Amino acid sequence: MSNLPVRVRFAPSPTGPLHIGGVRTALYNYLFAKKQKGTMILRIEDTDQNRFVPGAEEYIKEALEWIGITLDESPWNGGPYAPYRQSERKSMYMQYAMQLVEAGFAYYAFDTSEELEEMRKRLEAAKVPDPKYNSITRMQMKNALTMPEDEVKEWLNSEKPYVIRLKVPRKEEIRINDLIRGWVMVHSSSLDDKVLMKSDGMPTYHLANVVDDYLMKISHVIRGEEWLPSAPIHVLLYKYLGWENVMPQFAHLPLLLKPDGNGKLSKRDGDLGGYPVFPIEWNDPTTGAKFMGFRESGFLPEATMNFLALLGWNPGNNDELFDNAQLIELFTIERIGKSGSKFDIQKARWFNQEYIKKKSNAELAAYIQPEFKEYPIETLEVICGLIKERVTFLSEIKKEAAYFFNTPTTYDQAVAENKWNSEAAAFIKLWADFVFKIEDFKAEVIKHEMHSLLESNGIKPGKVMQALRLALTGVGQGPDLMTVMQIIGKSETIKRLNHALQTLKVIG
RNA sequence: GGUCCUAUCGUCUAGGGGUUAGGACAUCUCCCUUUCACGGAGGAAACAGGGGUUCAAUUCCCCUUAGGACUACCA
Repeated sequence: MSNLPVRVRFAPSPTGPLHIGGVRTALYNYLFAKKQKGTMILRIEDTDQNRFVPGAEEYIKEALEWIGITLDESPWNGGPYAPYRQSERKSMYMQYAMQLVEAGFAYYAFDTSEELEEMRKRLEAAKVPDPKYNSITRMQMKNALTMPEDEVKEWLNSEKPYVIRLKVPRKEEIRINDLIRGWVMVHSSSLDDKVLMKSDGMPTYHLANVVDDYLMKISHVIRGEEWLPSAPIHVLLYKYLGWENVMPQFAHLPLLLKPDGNGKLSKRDGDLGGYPVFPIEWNDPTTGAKFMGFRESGFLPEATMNFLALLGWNPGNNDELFDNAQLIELFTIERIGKSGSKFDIQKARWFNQEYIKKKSNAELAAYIQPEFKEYPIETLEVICGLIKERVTFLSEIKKEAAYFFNTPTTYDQAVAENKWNSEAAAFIKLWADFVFKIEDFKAEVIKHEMHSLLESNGIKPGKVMQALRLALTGVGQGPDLMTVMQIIGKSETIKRLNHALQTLKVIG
């Protein structure tokens, strides 16, 4: 069993945008597959026709591509076990359900939803602690176990709807060996007779999942912790279908939790906190609602991957910065934590900052080039080198770069009020005339000249530098001013100084 | 309510029968500096509670508490 080739799958359901927690599940599957030289499969679990959301499947594809999770087999690349959409595999499930019925492990049930509801109410009224369709209550319901054989046959031959339910044993200890949690024991009496085949002819998750994992020769099922309670059902199915010896190993991942307060991370949290909880932007086709994505918020895919990988897993030392190849090299299921992780966007921001700093000036220049086409790439590179240490997001680079090319049209109100006084204005006027005379317009020269001018006028640098910055860039902070002047050039410097002198009112 | 899972600084976590309980993010102080950052130095900050087991428990066991998941003809 353990010598089987490693084949893992990520099996999302296209009912909306892929949550960032889902991306992490995909990532762990991917890292494990790559580490074990195995196969990473993506299967679309679209057995619920009512929950189909247009664009959701495309979204999954795009999100995984963006973050850098590559798929060996998928609906889009195909593979030896195609098709990879459960809706396209519809015809494959009934035979296995029939196999279970014939072996006495499943049975037909004919109850209407009203009758089911009635049963629930009755059990609740009787104060049954755990009302469900199970080994006891099934005998009071309308199914093949309680109805005469010919009546059952008649029903099946008619057009009337029916389902197939799993016949959960009454008293049996079911054990699951989870790779993360160890042995988990559940008694069959706490399980209910899950529907396997729905009345629309589609299988439920439980059947489809087990059948497909078997057919696709999945060796390890790595999925969210929300599946742990139904894992005993799946174990039962493997056993009843006679596949116990090829049952995959399970690893149930801890959940991603809200950053503040309690509960698991949800769609809402992003809106409330002003940060993304989705990999890429999602525009809901039905409600028109828009959800921001990591990508659109300026996160780099490699930073997002690194952040996600460390949320619930670590290599066992104090290192935190890993690229894709290193993550693959280091990844093991044993080092995945057992407890849920609160989602901390601050940490994500830090990762992003680190990755931006790691980028070469050339890469960054290429990124902003479309917006500054008319400028030489060398200049853009210098500018990127100057500002990359001070930003968290790519978008900020564009913003910061802008003032190198555009004379400010507005000036930061607060800075103007605090720093633009008569002394500063007087010096800037003086400096504007002085700049004319500087032959070699280089940062070091400019600095030297400015300091001698300041000194000869008995002015402390701190008194005027902020005002000068405001005049040149329109804002109160930024990289070294002397370098800024060098880059924008002598005539532009003078132009900006004069523009500021004309525009800004002297206060005090 | 029932079943199951979980529990180390505010957060992500390392560790593990005997440690000054380590790191990172965030936070605070100082240094650098023309500003904001970056960088450097330092500070504050944790083993949920109660029982066992043991010479010794934060670590192992049990209980409590807290949090989480599940409890559909959804996945």
